[in-house]
Amino acid sequence: MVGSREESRRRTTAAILAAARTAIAQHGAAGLSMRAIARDVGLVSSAVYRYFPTRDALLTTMIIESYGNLAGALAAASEEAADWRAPGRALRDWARSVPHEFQLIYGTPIPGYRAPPETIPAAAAVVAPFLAVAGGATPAAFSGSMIEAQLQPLADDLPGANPAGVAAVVTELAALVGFVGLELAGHFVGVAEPGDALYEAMLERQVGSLGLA
Amino acid sequence: MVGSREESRRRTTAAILAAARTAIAQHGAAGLSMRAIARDVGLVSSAVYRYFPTRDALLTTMIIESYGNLAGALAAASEEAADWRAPGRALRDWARSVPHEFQLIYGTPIPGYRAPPETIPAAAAVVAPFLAVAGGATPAAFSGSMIEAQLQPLADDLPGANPAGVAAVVTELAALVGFVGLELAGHFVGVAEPGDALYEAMLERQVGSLGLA
DNA sequence: TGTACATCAGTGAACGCGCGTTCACTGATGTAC
DNA sequence: TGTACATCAGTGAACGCGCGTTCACTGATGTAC
Repeated sequence: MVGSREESRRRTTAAILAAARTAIAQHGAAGLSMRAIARDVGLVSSAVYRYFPTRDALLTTMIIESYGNLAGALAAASEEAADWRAPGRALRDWARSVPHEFQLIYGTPIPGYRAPPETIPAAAAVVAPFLAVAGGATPAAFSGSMIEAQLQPLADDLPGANPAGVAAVVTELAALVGFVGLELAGHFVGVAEPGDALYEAMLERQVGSLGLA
Repeated sequence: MVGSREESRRRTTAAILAAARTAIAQHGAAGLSMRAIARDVGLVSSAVYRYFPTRDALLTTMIIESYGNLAGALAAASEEAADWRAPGRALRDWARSVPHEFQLIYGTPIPGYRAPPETIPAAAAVVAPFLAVAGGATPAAFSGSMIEAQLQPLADDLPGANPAGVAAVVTELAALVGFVGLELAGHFVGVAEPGDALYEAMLERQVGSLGLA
């Protein structure tokens, strides 16, 4: 049967990735174990190496996939409403639905792991929906010459964007990531839980700061 | 010699904590190993248990110490200038000087570790300097009834504070933590590195949003 | 001051467990003639 | 269509290493009389 080998490879690869996601949810990315994955999938530990040559290669695939999943969720939300709030809400929703994937890409770096260059475009795809809606903003606080010098080359590559807008988008996205990260880690327990209202207020503040109101 | 036993206990405890800090800098908090610490300090592995009954107890002590170190740095900065920017800058400076301590308290939660209640006041001490300077703000975006209901009890305990101000401070602090966390993780490489100008612009934006200009 | 006793820091062996990666191999699937 | 050969998924054993925690113990330090 032509293609059965190919098909089975696809299935096993998917099973390994699924097992790996379950594993990091329980033991963190640093505790990801090739042997535990093999056990889960029903393979002998060495067989996993037919699919991923090292543990780090498996991590890289997972990271790129997670960036892609998030970017997809954001793009879908942006399509429904050309608004800063739409991808903003989608970011938090996605993070809460797969918290370990969020931590994998935005959490503490994994000791001993160096992200290869392939992860860069995947990471950039997350920023794109936010830049599309606010890259052209000109908020006063970000209009310094230092920032212009740093971000002009990046803004030149984005139609309709300018350095101050890119700078503002980057910091506001960092703000959202910070909020969600602290919320997932339980820092808001006893302070503002659930964080829904606070997050909405933050989005409102951002819309104002970016001059999108 | 009276007190020599006490003194040696203090020294060994400090040596263990110092070795533990070095260890998490290299292998992350999840990889903290009692045996590695023992080796570093020059003890047999079981001896460490005379000082910390479990690995989790050691982690708790480290976490509380790190909150304390950060809170101290922020309070010192706030004393020199009663300004939002002073503790803001001190937060980033501290994080960059001891990145693993920052990740220990604000990074991805350590799998299998549950922070005990003793860590709560230590964590709160970090927020205090920011609340002191901006807890009385009344930014429009945070003046919803939902937020008021959630944060009124907390604001009541803080002289001069109001719910909208507390809400704004919490989200703006989350924004700073988010920025610094992403910067430490290398997410700004090739985008805005060094992040000095961007961080200053963000502080400027915050001062404006909080109505402290 | 001197002696008997209690405290406790540190030892070393052991328990039962985990890991990433390599290697020579078997046997099924796929391909070329 | 049938046969010879190549590919490659999966095996099982091995390498050399790590871990947290418990326990009975030795011997030095500190205390009470």
